[in-house]
This record gives sequence, structure tokens and C-alpha cells, in this order.
Amino acid sequence: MPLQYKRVGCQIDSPFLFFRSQETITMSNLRVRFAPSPTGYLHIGGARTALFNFLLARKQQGTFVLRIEDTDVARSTQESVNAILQAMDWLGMDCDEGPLYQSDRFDLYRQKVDQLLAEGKAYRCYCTADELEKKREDALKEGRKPKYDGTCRERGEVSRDLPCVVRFKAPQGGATTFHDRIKGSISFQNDELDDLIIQRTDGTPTYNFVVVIDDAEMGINLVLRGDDHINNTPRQIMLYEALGYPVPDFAHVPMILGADKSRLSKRHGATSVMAYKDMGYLPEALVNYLVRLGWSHGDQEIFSMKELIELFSLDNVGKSASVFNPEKLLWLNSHYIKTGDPARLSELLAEHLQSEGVDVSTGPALEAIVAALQDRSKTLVEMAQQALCFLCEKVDVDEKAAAKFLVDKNRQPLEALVRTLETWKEWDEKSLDTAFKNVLETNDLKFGKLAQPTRVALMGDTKGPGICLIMQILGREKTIDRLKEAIGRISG
RNA sequence: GUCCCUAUCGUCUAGCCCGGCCUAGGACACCGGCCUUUCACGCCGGCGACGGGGGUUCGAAUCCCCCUGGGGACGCCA
Repeated sequence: MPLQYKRVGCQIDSPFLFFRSQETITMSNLRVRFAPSPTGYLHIGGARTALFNFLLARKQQGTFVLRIEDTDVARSTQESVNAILQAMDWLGMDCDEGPLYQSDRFDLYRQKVDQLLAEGKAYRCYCTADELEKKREDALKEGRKPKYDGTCRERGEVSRDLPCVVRFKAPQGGATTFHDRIKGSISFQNDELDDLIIQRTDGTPTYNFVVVIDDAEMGINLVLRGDDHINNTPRQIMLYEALGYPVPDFAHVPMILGADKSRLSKRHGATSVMAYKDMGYLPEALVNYLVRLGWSHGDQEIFSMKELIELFSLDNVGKSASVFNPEKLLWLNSHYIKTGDPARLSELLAEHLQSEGVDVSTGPALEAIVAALQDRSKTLVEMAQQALCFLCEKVDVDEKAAAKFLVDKNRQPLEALVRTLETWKEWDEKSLDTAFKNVLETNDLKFGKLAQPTRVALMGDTKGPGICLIMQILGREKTIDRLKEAIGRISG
């Protein structure tokens, strides 16, 4: 399809120039895709693959396609599709095309099977699943590579009224080689490959077949996916060629492993992207963590999405698998909480508090609480936990803390503090600090001596933000109430 | 078992392509110190790696070969 463009003041008809102009006009023709199968939630590994695709597309102003690989009708669910969409949205990855469903395209696949059959590039196979299973087991037992023995390939095309699958007649002899954009040159002996099934007995097409058709038909020119697909690549290249499609570029990103170096799975902890949201992680922390797993830009550790779009490149993607390290993710999360905008954080915190059944409509402003807690919370869940004592009606006093600080010798100082606060005019951190010091002076006390009992009285615990900041956030009424209650506890 | 991929601190990685600037840099974790009303934050310091063996070279983390370790694939799953 010729591209329309205006040639202004240029008489040259050179095909070379035409080509150049076309390139300039289209800006970028990079087309990448993320193609999850909807048989569960979006997991960490999938998210990173999606992220790399997304980043590359955005950087080169290309197109990011989302395709749902649901040819396995039995295991695919709409809930999974929704969960994946939701997770991608949370991470800030929006696609330019899709979601496209393979289940909508069975006619096309059927047509391509027929085409290969008609061209003699595929054949019907009547071997039963049981027979194949037995042959596979025998081969494995005898230490041979289990591959289809070609029984029906040799038989020739005799039409029978029996259930059958369709197999691709793979070229024999020679080798299939491709240049991987991450791993470099990869080569397979064709004899290692067998005739893969492209259509099941029930008439549905299989993964390796549809992936090729879809990537080709959608104009995907860079296939960027996990390196567990390297072994599928030579077969897919053969299919591209048999179907008469141009072969795209490939880039295989290394796997993510658990602490024991085995493939990341549930037993290593949470693998679902949305589980991290629930655990109080910020999307920018997960994105930042995931991108640094396998990719680097010198010594830089912190990247905003905007920076990533500028800086990300396949050139700096490592070749070897990497271990998922929850501690570093936690560190990144605490970093983004520390440096985050309190207004935004308040909204996110409110969600967590509400899901805990806490009423955030009354009580001190969430933003002030967030500001006080940012430096000391690694997750929003932690922050919600610490925010509780500001929001609840009654302080839940820790017994050990009470036993140590809410004791008789601290009663007089606390009473003195109450007396001072009851008549104190200003109620901000700085002014309260003056009030507090006045009490210390008149009672000849050290800061810590009064601060800790006060903290326990107000927060129920020995740790937390600065004592005067706590009083400011709590407000006069709650502060005095809680102090009096603590005094009552000592007396009582 | 066969094939494919891979190999720098415990972990993520820089350096490797284009050998000398590497007594191998940064980050997480860990340990110690400082700051401090507490807990954190922060700051300073410490611990800690080129898997092994052969080559090539005046010189190798960097180039070549072998071994070993690790991962993946070998489905009428994707």
C-alpha cells in the first residue's frame, strides 16, 4: 500500500529518496506485543516482559499491541483477562491496540491450516494421544529425545474417517539460525525438531501456529518475550517461511528466578502483580524494581516511567536469569513512599484504611498523618497500621510500654503537661515544643523523661514521630483526653 | 537423557563488544559508628565477587577452548 505524502518543491524521483521520505513520515514502525494467556493473574515475570515491550514501543513511538492467547478455551477465563488488564493499568502500561482475542480468529487459523494442507506443507496424523504418550515415555526412559517419529508423515495422505490432528511437515536436514537481539546468534539443527501439531483433534489450533499467524498478520516486527520461548523460535521461523510471512526480529529476555534459583513460583512468595498492590506497594516501585531486573543504566537505581521511556534499550539487557529479591523491592517502595506526594499517598492510604474498616472521614487530616509517617513506613499497609492510633477513638496501649512509662513517678510531670496544654494558645508543632520545654524546666526534667511517657499516653507505643508533631496532628482535645486517661490509668 | 541458553560480591548489577585507566565501581541486605526524646529516616565506615583448568598476549574480569555449576525446552498448555 503506497503511502500518501506531499513532495513539496522536490523534483527528484529517486526511489531511494522516496524510501527515505516514507520512513520519516511514519516516524517509527516498531510494532511489539504482549500476549498473555488468560489462565490466571498477571505475574511478575509477565509484567516485566510487558514492561520491556511497552517501554520500547513508547521510546520509539511504535505500537504496543495486547493480544489475549485464549486458544485453550477450557482454561481461559474472562476473569483472568480482567485481572491482567487491571494489573497493566495499575502499572501504567496502556496498549495502543487490543485487547485482541485469538478465540475471535479461529476462521483465519482454519484457513491457514487448509492452506498448508493444500500445499503439502502439513499432513493429517491419526496417531492417538495414548500412543504418543507411550512413545514419549519410552524415549525418555531410553535417554532419547522424545519427538514424533513421523509415522503418519511417511504414510502419505490417505483420507480416513477417523479423528486426527494436523501436523506441520517440518523441513529436514540443515539448521535454523536466527539473530536474537539480546542473546546473539542462536542455531538449532533441524533434525532436533519434529513435526508439531498445528490443529488438535477438536479442530482448535495450537499455540506455536497461531502465534506465528497473529504476529505476522498484526505486523509485529519485534517479538520480545521470555527466553523459555527460545526453543519454540526455530519452529516458528519454519512456519513463517511455510506461510510466506516475513520473519520478525526476536529478543528473548532471561527468566526471573526465586531465591533458590528455581523458576519463580508461589512458594517463593507473592507472584501476582496485584498482590503487591494489596500489600501496600506503589506501582512505580514495582515498575522500577522490575526494570532493573535484567536491565541497567550505569549505576542509576531510581527511574521514573518518563526516564525509562527515554533510557530503556535492549542493548543494556543482560543475558542471564536473575533472582527476585523482595528486600530490594521493599527498599524501592520505601523510597517512593518517602519521596511521594502526601496528597496522592493519602488517597492510596485511605483505600487501605477503608478496607480495614477504618472511618477516615472524621479525625485528623490524612495528609498530615502521611507526612508524619512517610519516613517510617516501607509499605502503605505499614503506614495504615501506624496511622491507626491517630484515627481511632481509644488508644490501644501496649502493656509493656505502659508498665515501663505509665508509672507513678511520671504522674506529676504528665499532670503538669496537661495543665500547661490546657491554657496554651498556639497549637502547632513549634509552639508546642516551647510548651513542652516549659514543663521540663519547671519540673527539672530531661526531654526524654517526659517525652516517652507522653508518647505512650498518646500513641500507646514507645516509637513514632516527634512528640510535638503527634500533639499537633492529634489536636488539643484528643491530646488532653488521652493524657488524662493515661494519668487515670496510673492512679487507677 | 537430548537440545538450547547462561556464568562478576548472599542478591540486582557496572566494567567485557574496542585487553592495560580494575589494588573490580554502585545498589539491596548485613555489621559498626554518628545524629537523636523513642522508632525510623539520614549521614559515615566495614564485610563481600571476576566458578575451575588450559591457552593467546609484554599484559585477561575482558579474546579462544575444555570442564563444572545454574536455568529452560522437549504437551492434542501457552
